[in-house]
Amino acid sequence: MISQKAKYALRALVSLAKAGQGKTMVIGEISQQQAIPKKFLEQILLELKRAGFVTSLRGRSGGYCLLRAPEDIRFGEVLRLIDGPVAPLPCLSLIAYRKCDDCSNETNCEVRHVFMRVAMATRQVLDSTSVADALAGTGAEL
Amino acid sequence: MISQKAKYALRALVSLAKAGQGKTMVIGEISQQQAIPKKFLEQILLELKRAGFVTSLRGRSGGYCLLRAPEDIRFGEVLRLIDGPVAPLPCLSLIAYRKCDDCSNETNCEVRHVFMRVAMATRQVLDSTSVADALAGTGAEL
DNA sequence: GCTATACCCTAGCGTATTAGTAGAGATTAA
DNA sequence: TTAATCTCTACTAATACGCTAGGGTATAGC
Repeated sequence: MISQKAKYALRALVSLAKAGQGKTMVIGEISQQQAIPKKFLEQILLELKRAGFVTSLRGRSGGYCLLRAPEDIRFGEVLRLIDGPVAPLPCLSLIAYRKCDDCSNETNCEVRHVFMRVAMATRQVLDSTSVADALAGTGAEL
Repeated sequence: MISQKAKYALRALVSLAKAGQGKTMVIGEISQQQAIPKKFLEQILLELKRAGFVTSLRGRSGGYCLLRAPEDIRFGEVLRLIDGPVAPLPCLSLIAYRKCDDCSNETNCEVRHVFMRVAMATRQVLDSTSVADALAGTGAEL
């Protein structure tokens, strides 16, 4: 299960992409449109900003807008930012590899072999599907 | 990420399958072989027993052994038993569907569409790979 | 029978994570 | 000046995770 926060982040990006590139939305709009608690969304958008997905304008007629093109924002990137590794086991993570304490010889760990295939399958989807694909309902269709 | 407990459960089943069908192992053996805390493993084996994956003999020369054939124990089944739904979103779970609070029209939820594909990809692996496959290093190979 | 060795069962516990809330501050347009 | 906006830090209640503790119950072998 992905976290609620990651889901909110993706929805927020979808909202911004729908608005059109360069168009800004205020937090309140996104929050209402997507039924996301406003103060929580604030934090999420800040994280997305720090990571370079969106940018913001402060003050009276401020708001958020996409910084990167919707075609260039992959679901996998957002998930890794918000939830951390996508991998089902620490010993299979690209961004945060960690040896399993209870695994002596990793190369012939049966469990790892199976989840390696799970990891590849999910990455295949998450790292090839962009926000633009999601809007179009397409993207690396099987 | 799958839980440590689920990983232990799978490893325990792999150990029992390696021992051979009908062969019993005591908790201590499995615990040592797989570096699983013994008391924790007790609980896990008990759950696996209640779910019908293994059976046990009590008393002096007791132990656990597989009840179902290794070919018939899919990774997905074990994961669902120990960790709950395999799906990345509650609204995509087969065993515990729940509508997302923040989702008005599920059928055109962009996020859901993408994760539907993730769900199908992971199920494809988890529900087609058995403990026997894991031991053989094969099983629904791509 | 007795006892040692297994499995069976329930409860609890420390830590971390999740899903937010709260509230003050900084910036800018009108 | 002020009202609307983003920025930042801190806190919190609830839950889950990864165990540990300590009994209880059955059975084989002496």
